[in-house]
Amino acid sequence: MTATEQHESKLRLLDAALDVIRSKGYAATTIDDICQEAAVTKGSFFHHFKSKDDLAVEAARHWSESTQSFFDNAEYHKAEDPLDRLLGYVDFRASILNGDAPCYTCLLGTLVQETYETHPAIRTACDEGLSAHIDALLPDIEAAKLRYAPEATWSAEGIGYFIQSVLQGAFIFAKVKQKPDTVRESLAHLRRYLQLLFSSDQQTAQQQN
Amino acid sequence: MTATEQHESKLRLLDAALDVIRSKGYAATTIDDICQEAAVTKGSFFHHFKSKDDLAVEAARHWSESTQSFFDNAEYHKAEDPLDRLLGYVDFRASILNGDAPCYTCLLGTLVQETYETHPAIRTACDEGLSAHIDALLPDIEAAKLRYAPEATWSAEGIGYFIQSVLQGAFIFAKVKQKPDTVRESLAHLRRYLQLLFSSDQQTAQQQN
DNA sequence: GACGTCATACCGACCACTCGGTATGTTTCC
DNA sequence: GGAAACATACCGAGTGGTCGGTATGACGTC
Repeated sequence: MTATEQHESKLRLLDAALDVIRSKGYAATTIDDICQEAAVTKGSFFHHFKSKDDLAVEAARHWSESTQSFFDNAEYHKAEDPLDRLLGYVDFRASILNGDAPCYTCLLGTLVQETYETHPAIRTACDEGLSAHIDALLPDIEAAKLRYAPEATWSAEGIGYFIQSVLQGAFIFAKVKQKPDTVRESLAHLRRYLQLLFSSDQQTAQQQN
Repeated sequence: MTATEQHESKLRLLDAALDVIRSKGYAATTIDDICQEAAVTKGSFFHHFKSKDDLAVEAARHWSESTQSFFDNAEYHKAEDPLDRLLGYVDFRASILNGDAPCYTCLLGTLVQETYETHPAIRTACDEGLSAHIDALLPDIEAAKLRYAPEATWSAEGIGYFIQSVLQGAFIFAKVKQKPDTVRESLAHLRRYLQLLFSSDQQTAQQQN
């Protein structure tokens, strides 16, 4: 069964979970919270999920699939130049910073903080989701490297992790400050770094590392 | 009463809270957990703290004070050049990535993720701690800017937030991957970016932004 | 009539917090 | 100096509410 043919109640529960967990955290959200948000009864919940932890794992996967198709359909893929596609990704991430933190923030980053030591299955699900998202960036990074910085010593994968780290960390500051301004500013720095990395006139700076 | 003259039991409870919350998250840690870790009774806990939330606020402050003096005493402050001091900070952060994630990870980043919407007092305490840590970096950033990039359009504060975002985000990946390797790699990218920002031969790249 | 999809009442473990106490100082006042 | 009065630190068995999970039955649909 693919994600698209989930039963409607189950889908509503999963979507509700994304919202509630992102705003209250995992441990603090109760099953009743999710049922209320989804307008579904508890009996229905336990018909579709074995346990709260089971929901978390499925919610993480649901999140990954939704965001994957969300980014797949974005415009920035159309650019011919791989560097433009990469910078387009960063710009796109900046452009979707609307509403409150729970709206634009990453479920997996939130979830894993609470569960990495105590809930191995959830940690694994978060790992898979985040890694898949990074993997989707790799072809563009590799292509841009081949074209603009073939001699560079850093790996495409390392760049992918760096990009995601900036995003995840910036989300924390969005929560602290209750506004996305610092996210935008950090993404501007990230964008500048990528431009510098892929501009040919700075190979000298690489030697210092 | 200053922080240094806390009663021993209270100090043990605060230190235990730092450990337990960083490994299990805030909502999932019970007061009994903390008492056991601190080898202190529950009665003693409620003698020193009004509530669990009260502990969280005090733990955040305790964390800020401890880390502040920890960084204050580090060697990198001795460098003459402000840029060296800044890069020294980054290197120092990389050098303390030992043990498991709960050991080197930031309490405030973990705490705020769970509480920013539901516990205003805790969110504020996290904000104050993180802001104070960034403020401590500002003089060096400003001095480095004055010396190496006086024309730059970015602000020192923005750099401070960017540095902390990279760190906080990298910690999330340390938890996902259960090892600090990606943190080190991201810090290497951060270091390279700072070097590029403060090298005189890239003012042209600034105009693209 | 059997299966999938719920709805409702309920259970019991857990957990933040209370409360009546003890033990050990410390101050006050004659 | 010493007794009374008070303060601080601590103890740990409750308690009341919450929450994950269960039991049982109803309703439709094939």
